[in-house]
Amino acid sequence: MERTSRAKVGRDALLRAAGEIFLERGYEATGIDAIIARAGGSKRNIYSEFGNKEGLFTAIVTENVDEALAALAIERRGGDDLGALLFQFGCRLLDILLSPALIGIYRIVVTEHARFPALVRRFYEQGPGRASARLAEILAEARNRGQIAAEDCDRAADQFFGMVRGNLHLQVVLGLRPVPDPPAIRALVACAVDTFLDGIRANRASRDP
Amino acid sequence: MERTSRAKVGRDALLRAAGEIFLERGYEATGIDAIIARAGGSKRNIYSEFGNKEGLFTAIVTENVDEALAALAIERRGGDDLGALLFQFGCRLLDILLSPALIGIYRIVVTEHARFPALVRRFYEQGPGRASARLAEILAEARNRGQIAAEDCDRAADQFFGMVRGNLHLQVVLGLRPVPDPPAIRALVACAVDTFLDGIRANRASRDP
DNA sequence: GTCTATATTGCGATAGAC
DNA sequence: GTCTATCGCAATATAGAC
Repeated sequence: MERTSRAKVGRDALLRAAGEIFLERGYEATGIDAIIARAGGSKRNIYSEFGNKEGLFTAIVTENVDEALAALAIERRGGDDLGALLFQFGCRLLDILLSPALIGIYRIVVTEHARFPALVRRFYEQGPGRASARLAEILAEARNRGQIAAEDCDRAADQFFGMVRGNLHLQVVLGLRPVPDPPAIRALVACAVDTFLDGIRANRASRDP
Repeated sequence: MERTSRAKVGRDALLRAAGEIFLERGYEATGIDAIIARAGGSKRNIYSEFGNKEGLFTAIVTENVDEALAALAIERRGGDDLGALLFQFGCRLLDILLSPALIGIYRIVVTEHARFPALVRRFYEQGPGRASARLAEILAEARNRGQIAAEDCDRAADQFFGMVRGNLHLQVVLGLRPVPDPPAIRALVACAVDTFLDGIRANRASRDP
């Protein structure tokens, strides 16, 4: 127990340090020595733990993505208020998407997409793919309750996902602006929920012939 | 005139060839010699035209972005049908966002964001930024006509932009799927327009107390 | 510290425009 | 025929690898 716990701490520290270096320098420019220099430990350890440089890199991406996905779980208290549910989901989603770790992962996955196609696929499917699928489930339940009229919940989930992300995510990825503070995030998500549920058309009463 | 025309042809060929190589290998890994080998011409020419490697790279990004923005101009025939206007705008936008050239530009801008902060800012402001601003103008006009009830047209534009992009753009950027054919694009945009204008809530008549 | 790779520059030669 | 843009090669400089 003592050993595994100590090993786990070492593993996490290594992953964190290696993650930082990969994200700031890119895959190729990162040397194992630089990782050792920041994280401590020995080269021998990296290779017995992760096999090789690619294994280490893969572990960084997959563990960050899995962790992010786990953080997206929402409590379904009551569960009937779709607006509140979407608001909660949207806030979580944006927090995760804009977190330094995921912004870094995003950049490097875009950069290295050709070098690691399998890893990139896993990133997408376990990350945005599953997040969108969860949202689609929430929407499907709402449809079953008669709250929404969406033919295609997957597409609707994609739309909500996109609305929440907007251009903000890109701006942060490009380093053009800092992440907004939580109240601004909440306002943005609340606005997205409104548009998603009711649209922006005026004269609502006259909409139905 | 003949002279400038010949020069322009050469310049365009150079930009195209250099663009391909930069996009497939990245900035640092691309050598001037490799560009010459593909595009023909002489090294000296590149330097007299573009100053240096960075100038060439900058020209590639800015000219592609400017061209893309120009292609986004829409005809305002009639101009009163907001749904049709949004549909047209969304289709153009998606065509551009998913074009090989812009997907490549997107990847490299994300990759090199730290090396060329000024260029990246220009990319964003002249590209997604201006596109979103144009959309906001369209929405503001619609609001002036009483067609929509949006407090913040910039934010609404951002939402529509995001809905259209969805996760599709990311999937293409990551090389996980091919670009859908035009009918699929149109269906997707049409669906986005519907949600954007009217929302997905059921029982529309009972919405207003 | 050397050594290689490559961005950058210099200069005479050339080919097409007027 | 002159003029100018382009070309091809070779020299320089410099940053990073070993």
